[in-house]
Amino acid sequence: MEQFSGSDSLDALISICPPKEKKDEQINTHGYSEEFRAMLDRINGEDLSYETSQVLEKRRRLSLYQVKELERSFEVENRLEPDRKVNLAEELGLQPRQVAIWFQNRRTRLKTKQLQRDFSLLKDSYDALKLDCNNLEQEKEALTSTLRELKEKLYRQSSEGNHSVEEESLISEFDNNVSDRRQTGDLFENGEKAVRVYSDSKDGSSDCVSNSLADRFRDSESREVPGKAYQPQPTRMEEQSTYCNFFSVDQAPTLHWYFPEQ
DNA sequence: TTGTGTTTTATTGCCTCC
DNA sequence: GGAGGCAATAAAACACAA
Repeated sequence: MEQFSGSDSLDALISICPPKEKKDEQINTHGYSEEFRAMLDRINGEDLSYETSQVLEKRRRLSLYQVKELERSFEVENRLEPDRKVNLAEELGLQPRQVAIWFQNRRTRLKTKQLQRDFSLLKDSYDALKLDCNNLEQEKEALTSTLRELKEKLYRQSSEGNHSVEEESLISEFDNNVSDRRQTGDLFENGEKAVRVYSDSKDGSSDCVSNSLADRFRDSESREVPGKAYQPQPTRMEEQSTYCNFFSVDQAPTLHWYFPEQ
């Protein structure tokens, strides 16, 4: 509980002995019991005619002028030094305790508003991130679907034992697909930061997925493995269940399903 | 007029600082 | 231990729709 002294003592006493709890006692013309009034007399030891008439009034809202002045003072400094409190109280015809309470409540309102603003900013940020995440999920699904189709075609063609010309066709189909999506902003719309794929070329340079894949195809053409026909393993690709696993910068794709001998 | 929700003023209890 | 701050809460005052 706050401790009170001097002119605050009467307010404090009122709070300790609220009039409503004296309903069953003899009530005087001010609405308070004789016992309660006598107690006030004993404590203050002086004429209470003015002070009690102020205190015993019903709660009133502060006037427009009082609120404006308090607001003005609050803007300068939202903490009250004792001297400033007394001066403000005298200036506005209030009890120093009323000024202190007003500042306390005002700080509470300020804090509440600030929290609401912070919450709003965080919510906006969350919504934007969620949207980005959804877009990336859609990109992932589209790319996975494209990849699956290409794998199926490749598997069919390799089963027929003739893949040199068709491979080139598939590479350009894949490249066109990626290129179209890039041009329409459907792919890499976040500046490629989230979907870059590093090639495992010897010089360590990075490249986008289309070029890397094309290089791999071209490498595979020049590669000669005597007595060993190329055997893709399409089912292993499904193990790359998440977008991040497949396209993140932290883990370059191994493409081991293309090159099982790797 | 009245019920209901919101705002403002004030109290209470706990905590920290000096 | 006193002074003052804060969170939670009460209660009066006010706004407003039905």
